[in-house]
Amino acid sequence: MKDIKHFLRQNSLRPTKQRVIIANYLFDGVNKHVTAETLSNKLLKMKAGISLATIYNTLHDFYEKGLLKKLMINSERIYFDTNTEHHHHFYSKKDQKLIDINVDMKVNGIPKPPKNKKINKIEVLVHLDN
Amino acid sequence: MKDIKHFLRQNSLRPTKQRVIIANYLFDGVNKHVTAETLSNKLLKMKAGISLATIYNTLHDFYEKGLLKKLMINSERIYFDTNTEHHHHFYSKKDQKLIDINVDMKVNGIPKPPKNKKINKIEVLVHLDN
DNA sequence: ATATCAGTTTAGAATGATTCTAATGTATTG
DNA sequence: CAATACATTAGAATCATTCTAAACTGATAT
Repeated sequence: MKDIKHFLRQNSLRPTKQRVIIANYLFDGVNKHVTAETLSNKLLKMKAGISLATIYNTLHDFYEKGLLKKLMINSERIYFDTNTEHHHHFYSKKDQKLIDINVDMKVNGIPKPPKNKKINKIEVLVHLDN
Repeated sequence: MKDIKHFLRQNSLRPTKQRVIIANYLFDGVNKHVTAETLSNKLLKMKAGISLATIYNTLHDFYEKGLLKKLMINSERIYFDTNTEHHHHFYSKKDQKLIDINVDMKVNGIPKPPKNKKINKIEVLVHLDN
């Protein structure tokens, strides 16, 4: 991504040093799945010196602006996905790793939702192992 | 369920007072989705006087024996499902409520899993709202 | 029955991810 | 460049869950 500062401003986010570093990493064109922890590790390697609190704040700020998707895969941590298009996932518990499924999948036979409720979105998680 | 003690023994679980109470509630024939918290509240109402630690232990013991399914729906708590058959769910975030989908659903168009991995199970979560 | 002992329960401490607090720093606006 | 609204931060707080280790109880052998 070329002009991260402009990109952040477009999304009503002040382009602070920390946000620029994080956005540059997250939105480099390669879709990623990160947790606060994995992002923190990556930033440590880059010697970015960004506090954990800011990492959490930034992930949530980006999420609020629709730049990230939140994935509830397991109860140990929250995953954020830079691919905000509707899509599904493979998940390997063993490797604690998510893989995007970017092809169209159809779910047939969904029953009627309960009264006064409507379907918001359908999430398919394909569990892998070995 | 008629003979809970026998049922527990069959599953290599000692039928302690606490387990009998919890199993009687969980396996009464009506499928349930519980968290440690909702189960604790229910037991408090019954004045069962079972400690939180035991509730956690028991849920895990039952899970280990395959009597419960674990559902990873959100990162705030772990859901246990008394329906251990393969099935899917509606989920209303607003109501923090899960509803079983017991009809057969087919997911078409699943791509090949990565090398050396095979598909273990497919989980469909239908998010509701309003 | 009763003693024995492995398996259970429990209160309270520990853990670990996340959120909060409130003090300090910084981007933006005029 | 001064004012101020918004951000960052270290460390404390929170909350679900797990751990600890002491007290208890169901099963088994006598």
